[in-house]
Amino acid sequence: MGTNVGTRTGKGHKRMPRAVRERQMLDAAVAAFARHGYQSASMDDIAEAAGVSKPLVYLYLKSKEELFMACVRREVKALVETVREGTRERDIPADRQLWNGLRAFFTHTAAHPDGVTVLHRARTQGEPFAQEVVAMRAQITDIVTVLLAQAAQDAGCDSELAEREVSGLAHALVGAAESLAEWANARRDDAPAEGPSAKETAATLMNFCWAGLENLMKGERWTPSRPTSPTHGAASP
Amino acid sequence: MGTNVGTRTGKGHKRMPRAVRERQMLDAAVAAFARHGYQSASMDDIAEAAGVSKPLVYLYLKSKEELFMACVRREVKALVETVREGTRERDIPADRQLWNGLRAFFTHTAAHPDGVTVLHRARTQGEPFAQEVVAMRAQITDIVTVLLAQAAQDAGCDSELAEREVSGLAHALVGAAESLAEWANARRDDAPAEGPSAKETAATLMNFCWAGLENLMKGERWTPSRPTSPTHGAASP
Amino acid sequence: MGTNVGTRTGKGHKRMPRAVRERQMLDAAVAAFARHGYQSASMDDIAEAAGVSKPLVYLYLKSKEELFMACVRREVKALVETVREGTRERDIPADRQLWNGLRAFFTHTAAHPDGVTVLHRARTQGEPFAQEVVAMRAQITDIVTVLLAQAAQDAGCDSELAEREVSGLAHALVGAAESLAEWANARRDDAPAEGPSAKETAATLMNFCWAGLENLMKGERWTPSRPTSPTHGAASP
Amino acid sequence: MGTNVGTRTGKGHKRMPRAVRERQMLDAAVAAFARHGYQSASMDDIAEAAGVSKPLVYLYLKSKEELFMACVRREVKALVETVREGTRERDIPADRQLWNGLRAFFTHTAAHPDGVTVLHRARTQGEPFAQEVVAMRAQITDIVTVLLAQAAQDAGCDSELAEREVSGLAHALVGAAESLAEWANARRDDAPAEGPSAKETAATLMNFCWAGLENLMKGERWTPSRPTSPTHGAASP
DNA sequence: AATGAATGAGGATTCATTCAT
DNA sequence: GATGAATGAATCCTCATTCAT
Repeated sequence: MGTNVGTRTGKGHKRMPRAVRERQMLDAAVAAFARHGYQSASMDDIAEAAGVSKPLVYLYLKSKEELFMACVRREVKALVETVREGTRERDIPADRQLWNGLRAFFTHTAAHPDGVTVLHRARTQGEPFAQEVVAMRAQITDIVTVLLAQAAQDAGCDSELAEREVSGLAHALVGAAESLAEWANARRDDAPAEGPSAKETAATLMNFCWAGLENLMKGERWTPSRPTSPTHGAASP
Repeated sequence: MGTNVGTRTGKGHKRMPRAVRERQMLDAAVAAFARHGYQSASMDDIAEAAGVSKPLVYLYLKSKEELFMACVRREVKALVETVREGTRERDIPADRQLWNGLRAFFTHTAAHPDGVTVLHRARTQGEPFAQEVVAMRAQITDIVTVLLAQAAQDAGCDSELAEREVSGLAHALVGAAESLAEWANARRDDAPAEGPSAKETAATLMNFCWAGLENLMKGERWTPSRPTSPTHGAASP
Repeated sequence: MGTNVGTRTGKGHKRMPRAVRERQMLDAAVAAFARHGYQSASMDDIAEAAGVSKPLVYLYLKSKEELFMACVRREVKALVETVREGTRERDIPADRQLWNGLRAFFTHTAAHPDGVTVLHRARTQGEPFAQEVVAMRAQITDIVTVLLAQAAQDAGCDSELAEREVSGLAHALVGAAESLAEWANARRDDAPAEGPSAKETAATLMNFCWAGLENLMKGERWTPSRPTSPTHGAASP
Repeated sequence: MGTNVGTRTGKGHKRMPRAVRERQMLDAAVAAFARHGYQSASMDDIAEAAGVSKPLVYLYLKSKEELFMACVRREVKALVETVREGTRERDIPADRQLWNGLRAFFTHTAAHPDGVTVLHRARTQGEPFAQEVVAMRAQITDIVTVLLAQAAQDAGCDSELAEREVSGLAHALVGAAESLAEWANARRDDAPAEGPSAKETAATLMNFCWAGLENLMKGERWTPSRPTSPTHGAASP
């Protein structure tokens, strides 16, 4: 925990174009922030991990705050683009689109666990950062909302599905997805071989929610007052 | 802002039984950790908020780490007990039991936002703390698992529902619940009057998942290979 | 210039009442700021010179800025009080009063060269500090202004001496006094034994200015257009 | 703000003769040192203000210390030359010569406020720099001393005026002049239109001191032991 | 039972200065 | 002649932690 002298992996000022160095710094920073959190990650450690001296980090990224922000923005952008890419196909059934999107999402989160963790941490790090994640969530929620609307239309019964309700559901789904991604990653950390694949995780979530969503589309709701539960699906003639 | 400090009896050298002082400290600490995070909350601030001097905090709680751990344990215990209490009634349909449990859960999270935040933060604070939250999750997941098993039994079709799968679903549900709780609390912070009640939040979650769970109980799964989606539930007679 | 470990004059946390420690710190700070200037004096050095650890300095004095401000204020107060004390006697001729004030001033500046230097430095250290010195100057200038007015009255010819002009002269006198004080102190630093005494310095200044002031009181001015100079005093009957 | 940077020819790799570049750097440096002080002015800022890159500054001026020294020397030279020029006329009365010198002095200080400020700052910046200003003062003091001697001779009464005393008076006068220059410049900064002209400032100083100096030439001194004051000049026949 | 006094260790940030091109 | 890339060394400041009372 004390000295940070000897490690020196091959440093000693290798000249490199600014863009490259900047990427290295962001990589190191994302890793550090993911592992230790915003407060605990030290600029010393980040600089050393990036293979540069601290002043260079400050020269390029201004301050710890801006460095963190740069990380957050990079990861936000990457994740959103991935999901957008995954749901580009528009003329297939909504559930297939959702399925594609979820697979893209879980593939990305599996491939970039540190990035995901950084986004997660950003949410509890005060206005400027949380704001960024809120904006990201809004973007993804929008994508999902469109999908749900399309599903409702496909189902023919766009009757009374209030826009606000759709948005709420979209939130729930996104939240669940984030939650699952974390869970899946944690699993993988504990037992790398055994962790669920992106496909499996996506399937779990689809199974978990699609039937419920469909029912809601049809105007069927679960309420505490219904007599018993396990038969309602068939009981409606 | 939901302060839970106010006990402040007048400070000075007011002699007080250890238990009381300790509670004051934990209250102050939970509030501080919730608001600023583990790293940023300072022992100075906590001591001052608790109305005692720093050395006393150290005398009773040993170190910042142990103080945080004490907070986490207290909040874990409270939350688990609440949920257990909520699902004590055993001879009613499983969905009603789940409904009761969720209501208890969301009521508690609404009443103790700082406690919830602390638990949330603990998850990213390194092994000893994260471990505690994992254990809590396991306890709650167990409760849910039992419920799901009972539901399957009630439905008569306990066919092929692998224990591992049930556990996965329970995890998904718990994750979704946590996610929703956060969302609901955030809402309440932004627009106190308008935030959803615990009942509404619980209903949202039931709507979101119950139909899906039921289908799974019956062995029906969503798969990417099915022809189209919106009609499968009712269309297959 | 580098390590600041070994010196340790007898430190090792001796318990002392806050007031005492605070005074020690201010003493050390005044010395350091005088010797190296605001920017260059390091908190490390000041703390070590005061025989305490840096955190204690911060605990008591908040920041480098506030520490400097505390020094400035202390020295301002001391100097102003000294001058006020020196000119307390009111029913003696104005020149005697001025003489007394100047002696008090030069005695003080000779006894507290560091304090004087700090005040001098404060003037170039940005608004908050310069302001403080400006205020001090105003206080002293006021004292002098009153004296000059009294002198004019004593002389019977209070004719056309505009208030603004008196104030200008007072400024010039105060400026000259400051300048002389510095010069005297510098002398003393170079050749301690030989430096002028406070009395001598005060006499020099009186000689330098009193005749001129007197003439001004009488409405006689030096102007570039007068034919020759050395005889004007007697030549105008 | 009195910028004197504007030369900026377009930056880039504009090849320029060394002398020109050096002048630009010195201009920028003088402005920076005047505004922020030796410690706080950063080489980055100076280089940028000069429109060159930092390494070039180092190539030409070696180090911050030498850069500052170069500034000081340049400003010293300019000021001394100005005063020397102002007092070149030798066969006019001494007071006229002094008057001319003061006018030159105050004109210069009004025209080059940054230079003056740099000299002022140099006095508190440690031996090598302070030394330079002391030397300058000595040169100017010498000029004044010669003038005073001439005045004494003119007055016919070169009786007992010790050389040391003349030197002391010269110092006082130079100090007063510096002080007034600063005061005048500060005035001009606060209310540009209203600040005193160089002529006015010079007149103020002449009024302030000439009568006193004349008396001293004549061997008349102010002493604390004289009975009363306001009438001594004329009353003692 | 409770605290005022004190500190070691480290963290963010900046600066003067130098290579390699 | 001129610079983009890079760094060692300090500086201000904070914090968890402990004595002596």
